[in-house]
Amino acid sequence: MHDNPLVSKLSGFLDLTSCERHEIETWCAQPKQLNARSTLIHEGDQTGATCLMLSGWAYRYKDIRGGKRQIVGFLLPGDMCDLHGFLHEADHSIAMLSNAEVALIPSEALRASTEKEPRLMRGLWWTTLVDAAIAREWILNVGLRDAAPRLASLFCELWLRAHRVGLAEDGAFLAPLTQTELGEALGLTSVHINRMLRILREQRLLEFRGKQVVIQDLKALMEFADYDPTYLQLTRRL
Amino acid sequence: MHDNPLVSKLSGFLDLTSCERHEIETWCAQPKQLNARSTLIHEGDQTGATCLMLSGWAYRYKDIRGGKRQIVGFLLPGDMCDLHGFLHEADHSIAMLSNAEVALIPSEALRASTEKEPRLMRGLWWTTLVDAAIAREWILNVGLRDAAPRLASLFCELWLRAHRVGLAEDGAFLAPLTQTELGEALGLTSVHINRMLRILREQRLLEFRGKQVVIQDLKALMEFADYDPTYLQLTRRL
DNA sequence: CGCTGGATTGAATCCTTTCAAGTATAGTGG
DNA sequence: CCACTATACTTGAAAGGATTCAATCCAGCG
Repeated sequence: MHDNPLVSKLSGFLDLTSCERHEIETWCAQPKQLNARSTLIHEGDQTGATCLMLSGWAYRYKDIRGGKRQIVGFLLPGDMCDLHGFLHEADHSIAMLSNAEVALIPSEALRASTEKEPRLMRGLWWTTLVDAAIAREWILNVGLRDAAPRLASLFCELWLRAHRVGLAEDGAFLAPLTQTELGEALGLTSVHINRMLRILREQRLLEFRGKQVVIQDLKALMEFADYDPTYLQLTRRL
Repeated sequence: MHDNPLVSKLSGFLDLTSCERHEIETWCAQPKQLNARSTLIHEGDQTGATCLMLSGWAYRYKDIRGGKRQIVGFLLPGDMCDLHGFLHEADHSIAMLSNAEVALIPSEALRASTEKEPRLMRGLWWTTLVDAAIAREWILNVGLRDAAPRLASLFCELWLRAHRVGLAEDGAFLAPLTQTELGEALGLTSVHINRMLRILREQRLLEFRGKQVVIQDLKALMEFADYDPTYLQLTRRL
């Protein structure tokens, strides 16, 4: 496991040359420090940079008329905040869930690096494909699972993703989320999240208290949620 | 507008050189003919090829325990069926909604072309970003819109996407979908879709009869749905 | 020590589903 | 040309899961 989280994530897809690693490390030389709850990108922004999470958690969200909003994804270390600079206008906002370090990669630097190192471009493209696959799994989750398995499913994903970047030991990890945010991510109210958490607790599947997630029985939780992690592409190709 | 739908789609992002266009046209030389309802990719498949829709409509779906399934996206001409061959195992299935022509691009050919033409790789990467953005919008749609605006929202998207590839005139286009499939895409039952279609019809927003969609008042429909098309990245970047 | 944001619980309401039945439409074969 | 069948669409009534509204509890913090 390399100390740069993007490098370790990409190694699930290909082996980076030292040259390619060097490009990534150059991007990360001067990370920006962000506080919990600060917003990095606002819907509608035209940013000239792509960002990469180095530490901390963040989330993507979209606002809607009437003050409601939907969280459409979580960002963990190694995830790209997004490839705006590529897109002409941000279609969603990004905010921090915890204090975080973020590398800001100017569009031009990204373009230069990736045209110089096509394998690196393929690798980043691959991460975008995985991001899309995660989003599709969320559609399924919100679209047709009942509240309790829906919530269980999200925790399965978060555990696996946190585990991949070395942030989860056994069944325990820190998820800097409130019940309201869980609701906003799952299309449920915080009241209902609270009730579903009680059910998972009573079934001895999972505890979530004070940001600390303890999965007591991962196998049973995945069974309960009817969860299939294929979409995360965690196993090494080849 | 070029006759190859991927070429015209990519021209929303960059101007292709004749060389780049040639690569795409080579991929499309011998399209496969598929019948409505046939399945192109099954969840779990390990395909060595990426596919590209040349004509017809298709959809991506995921099965779940209990015989239910969720449609997680529609594919129109110019859309890539997916970049499996890149991913080691398909996390969802793809089936045709109508008779269709699909170009199958062997992974090695795709790799060779894109490493030879980095701008083309950037272009395809961009389409993946748009696909991810569409999936995120679906999360919002299913997660927090009520049934009627949710349905309206989907029709707005389909109209814009069909229009982009020259398949929609004025407010009318052909959407080869059943009410059951609309329900599977939106996380609703076909019974409820039926009732919501009646509401849209009564409000003089949209008619959907026999696969034919007639949007009577697009502006009002978008307003009704609280729809914002930014995520489709339809306007030319620079 | 009072304040604030988050968590918890109860009760009534509501949107969507489920179950059920009936209608329409298209394709098939006699 | 018309039964016959299959699939899709339509509508009603009852049931159910999640929301809404409201109140209380709790921990961290200035």
